Parts: sequence; structure tokens; C-alpha cells
Amino acid sequence: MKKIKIKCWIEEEGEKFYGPGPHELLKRIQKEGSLSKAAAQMNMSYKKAWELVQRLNNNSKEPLVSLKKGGAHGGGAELTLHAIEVIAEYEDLIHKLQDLVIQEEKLIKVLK
Amino acid sequence: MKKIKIKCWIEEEGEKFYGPGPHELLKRIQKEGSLSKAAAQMNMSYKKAWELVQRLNNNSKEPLVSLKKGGAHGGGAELTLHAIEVIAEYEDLIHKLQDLVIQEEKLIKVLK
DNA sequence: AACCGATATATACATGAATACATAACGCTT
DNA sequence: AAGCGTTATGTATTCATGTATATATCGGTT
Repeated sequence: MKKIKIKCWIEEEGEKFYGPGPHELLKRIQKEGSLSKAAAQMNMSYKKAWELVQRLNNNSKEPLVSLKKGGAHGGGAELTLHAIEVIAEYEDLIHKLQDLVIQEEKLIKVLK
Repeated sequence: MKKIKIKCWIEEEGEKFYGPGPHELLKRIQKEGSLSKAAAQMNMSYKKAWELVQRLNNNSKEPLVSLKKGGAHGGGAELTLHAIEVIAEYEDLIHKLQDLVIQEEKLIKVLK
């Protein structure tokens, strides 16, 4: 049986800013407190994850992730309050879109 | 300024069936009556377009595109009535999604 | 001061998807 | 029967993206 899939993301000047990948990464950073662990859990290379964080921070007025190196546990990663707002708004958006998709799936006959 | 982008497609058993690419290809086939011309207009290789058509036809109960080779003008491509229904339903869906996105963009403050 | 675990960064390598190219097949027209 | 424009199909090549690997850096802990 066929299903409707949907993906949404934020762009600025045609280049991707925030989407499913960054979203999952941020949530794992929030839980783990470590960029390397968050990346490993997603089977994403540390390098890619690090570059992704740079992109997020460089394209926002306020940074989303605070990275610290050295110290008691070698360093760590932490979300800013701004990041937590972004996460909430993005999840709200995808839930609304998903609700609409569920409604529409009932109407679509041709693709069954 | 940041904007919300959205993409939706139809899957079956986890593999893509119909989305923006096939949609545009079908519409160009409808206008041109030729698969090679439709592909060229999209900067898509003929081979990819042809494989795409096979996938569409093989995963629907009814074919979407009728290809004919040889004959007066060398052959041609034509949409079936079923394809025209699919096009209409897909466009209806993306318009509804787009309307929702426009509403949501007004609400999103964090990403401005 | 040596150690540890995490971030930081460059370079080389692998992988796969898309493209380019070449060739065949078809059937109406002339 | 030769020509034409399109579909049909395989093979080789390019290209971008991500991965692997290696090394440096940092700063609290011991």
C-alpha cells in the first residue's frame, strides 16, 4: 500500500539551514551532552556533524550549540536556549503537516 | 530571510514511487508528446527518464505513460487517463500543504 | 607534569548516483 | 529500400558526497 511521505526544512538564500538531520542531531546532543556521541548514534561522521553545527551557528543570529573542549570530561556540547526554541517550533510544524497528510491519505484513491 | 521548504512524495514499501521529479516529467510529456524532449527540457538524461517511466508503470495497476516507437514521427509518449488523475491529486495535495506552510511562516519567529 | 576524553581540522579514500556515449530497434514516409 | 526521429539498452566515466584515518588542541583530574 502506498503512503504519503513529507519532508520540510528551512532554507536561507537557497541553501539548507535546518531540517530532519540537524533536528535529530540537536536532540541527541541535548540528551548526550557530546557531539561525538550524538554523531556516532546517527552513524554520522564526527566531521560532518561538526560542520553541520558550524553551519547552524554561523547562519543564526544566536548560536544553537555551544561546544567546549578540554576540562573535566574532555569537553562537551550543549544546546542554547535558542536551539530549544527552534526544536519546539520545528516539531510543531511537522506535527501540523503530518496531521494534514493523514487527512489527505483518506481522500487519495488513485494511488492505493 | 529564511523560508520553509517542503517536499512530498508517494512511497510503496519504502521505495519512492511518485514525487516532484516524476510529476514534472509527466506534465512535460503531456505537453510535448515525447519522452526525449520532456527529459531534455528538465536537463534529465533520457535514460533516467525512461527508467523513471518504467518504475511508474510497473508499480501501478494501470500504466501512466504509453510509449510508442517507430511510425510517422519516430514514435512518442502519451499519458493515460490514470496519469491525468494522479497529476490532479498530487497537485491538490501540494497546494494544501503549501497553504499550511504559508500560514505557519507567519507564526515562526525564531528562524527569521 | 602526565593523562584522559572530548573538540578541531586536514588529507586521502571509497562509494554510489548521475551522466555521457554508443548502438540497436522500430515503423511510417518517401 | 533508404531515411528519419523516437524509443530501448548497455557500458564507461565523471562527479559529488561522505567516510576513514591521522594528528593537534584544550583544560580539568590525578
